[in-house]
Amino acid sequence: MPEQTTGSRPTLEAVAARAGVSRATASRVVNGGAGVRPPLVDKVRQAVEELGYVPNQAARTLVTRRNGAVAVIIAEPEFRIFSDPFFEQQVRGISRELTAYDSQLVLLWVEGPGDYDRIARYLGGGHVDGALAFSLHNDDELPAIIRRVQVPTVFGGRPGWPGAASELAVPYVDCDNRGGAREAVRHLVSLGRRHIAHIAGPRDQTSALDRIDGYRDVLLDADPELVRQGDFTADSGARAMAELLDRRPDLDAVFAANDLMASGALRTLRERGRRVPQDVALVGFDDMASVVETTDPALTTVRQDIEGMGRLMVRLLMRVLNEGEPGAGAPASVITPTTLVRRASA
Amino acid sequence: MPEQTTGSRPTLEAVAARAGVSRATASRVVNGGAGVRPPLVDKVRQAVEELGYVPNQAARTLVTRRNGAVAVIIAEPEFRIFSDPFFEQQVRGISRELTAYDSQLVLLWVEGPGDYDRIARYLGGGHVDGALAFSLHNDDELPAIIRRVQVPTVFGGRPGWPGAASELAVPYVDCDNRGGAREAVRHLVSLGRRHIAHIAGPRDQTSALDRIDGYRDVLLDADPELVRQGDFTADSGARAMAELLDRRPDLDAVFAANDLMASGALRTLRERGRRVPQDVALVGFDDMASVVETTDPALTTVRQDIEGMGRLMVRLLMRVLNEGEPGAGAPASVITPTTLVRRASA
DNA sequence: CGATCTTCAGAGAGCGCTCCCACCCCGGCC
DNA sequence: GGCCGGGGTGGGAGCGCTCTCTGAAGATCG
Repeated sequence: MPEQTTGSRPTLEAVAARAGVSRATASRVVNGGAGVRPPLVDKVRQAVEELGYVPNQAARTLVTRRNGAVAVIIAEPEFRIFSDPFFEQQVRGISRELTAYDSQLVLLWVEGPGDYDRIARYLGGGHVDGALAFSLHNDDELPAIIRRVQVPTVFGGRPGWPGAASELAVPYVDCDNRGGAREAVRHLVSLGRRHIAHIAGPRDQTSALDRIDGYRDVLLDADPELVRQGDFTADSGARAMAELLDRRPDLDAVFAANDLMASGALRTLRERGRRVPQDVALVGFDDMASVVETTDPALTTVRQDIEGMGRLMVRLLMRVLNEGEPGAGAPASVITPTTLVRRASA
Repeated sequence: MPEQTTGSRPTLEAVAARAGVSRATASRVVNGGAGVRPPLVDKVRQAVEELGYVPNQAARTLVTRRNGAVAVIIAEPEFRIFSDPFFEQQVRGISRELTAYDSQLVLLWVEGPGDYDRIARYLGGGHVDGALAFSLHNDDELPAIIRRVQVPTVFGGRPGWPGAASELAVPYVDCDNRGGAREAVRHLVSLGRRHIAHIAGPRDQTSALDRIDGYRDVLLDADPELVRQGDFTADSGARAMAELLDRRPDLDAVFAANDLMASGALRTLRERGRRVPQDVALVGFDDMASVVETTDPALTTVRQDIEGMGRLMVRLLMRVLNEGEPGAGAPASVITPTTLVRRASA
């Protein structure tokens, strides 16, 4: 490991000496200056300025046991989807909110199963005050690690196994997938559509499952033939659309579980000579700018505030951190609302 | 700032007591165990295991002045290009290499001019051993900050002003843009093409400038009309291609400064009824998988090892950190080779 | 067989900071 | 005018670790 080359930086001791006060007083000023008389405050401030003093974080952490850093854990398959603007936005939200709390973002990138050891060691090493983790699958090792090293954590997206949040005392932030889906389908119903199909996402993602549930909430007796599954990619959407048209040529509306699949469906619909929205109305989910604005017709979709969810994750984590010990159970998870954005496709 | 809720973790003292040795011996074992007799080593190891001991990084940093963390500074406009797989790959390379050095990646996200204060404070606060920064423009404040706080740094991409690296004693890692461009153009020449156009990138990026230079190296007396400028987006490539065809309908080859612009050019060529590669041969730059494999015909392009460049940045930084004081000037920057990948378009 | 050398373990001094506590000084009170 | 109280300040004890230095062994040699 490397050696710090920056020459010796001034210490609090030096500041105190220059200002003609004790180290304790200098410390008080540096940390806000409460309970120190104005003339002294000024003297210390000036000394800090002149010396270019910056507190040594390690020393501070050693005694306060807080280090002003939060880990963001990203598993490789997820990160690959950075091209999916989803993560970019969420991380941006997290980053922004963290600066408000004067905390830093430490990126923990999980490449494979072997990496979990490293992650566990890091999390357990007290390098960070807390952790933010994303959309876990059932078999993920992370929950076990989190329980073991007891690091305060907030999940992004509802974890994929029942009772996870309460069991682990780990809250999560997710958007109202089910409610959003309901709104999308109700909108199609209100348009007078009678045979509304659904292109669902992968079964191991709670967001996809919740969206199916929302669809079913509205269409209690929907023909199972009207639901096909994709994997959130455009191609899978195109394939699913083709199958749907083969099985139920009479369908007059489609709710796709994300925008990418909706764009694929749109392609198929055009190839098959169906006009959108006249013959088939189409609604997506996510309001992903790069997709939604480039389709023709522009896509009606369900918007979720992704950056806001990132910020919320941070705020929730900070609350966990501040409540601390008092036997406080898991703070409630947060479900953010969605809004239907009407464009040309439905 | 938050409070650490994890209960008190075992200290080295506790490990030493349990193993029946002194704190010093326990420390030696934890740090590799050199110079300690095997039976004692085992005893300490066992104690560590039983207690679940993890060294307190803050305490360690306090005395060693090394903290095993490196900042990656990403400015907003660049990060927006996370959708551009370029950054994803580079950050992945950095992340991978850092784990090899047992260092962590701290993401510093610059949102605007005001943020530089925060960055400077952080960098100056000794939170990280060094920093990695990307493709700076002339007016960037970062170099000034780096000089002021004296944090060891490595740039990704050649900085945009002359002598920057040597002035700042900051090395950089870049690919051989000029050589790669030369190879691309030579390839077109070897195909018997006589009127080879170039779609250049923005003038404020050194990579774009170097690629023009490479083009001119080969075609010393190229008609200026054969060079148009884009901004690295597909649309700009399409526009530039249209202008080129208007001005020089006789052109029979195009070298685009990146794959995205090449894909745009391809679109225009098809619209204008030019066959690729029969009528017009086309070469891109970057070998960006998502573009290169989806174009029709598949794109011949110049590959750069982006992940490798990320890793190289880390290795260079580690070298800077380890050399340390001995009046060592800036370590030499590294230019990585490029390779021409022949596909169908040229 | 004693003197010198070589290991290897332990004692102890900090690293730079925060925070508890003792102390001082001054105003207000009896 | 002595006493109490409280705001302000300084002293000093650590936080958990590394690392130098000392010293006790055992190994080697004349």
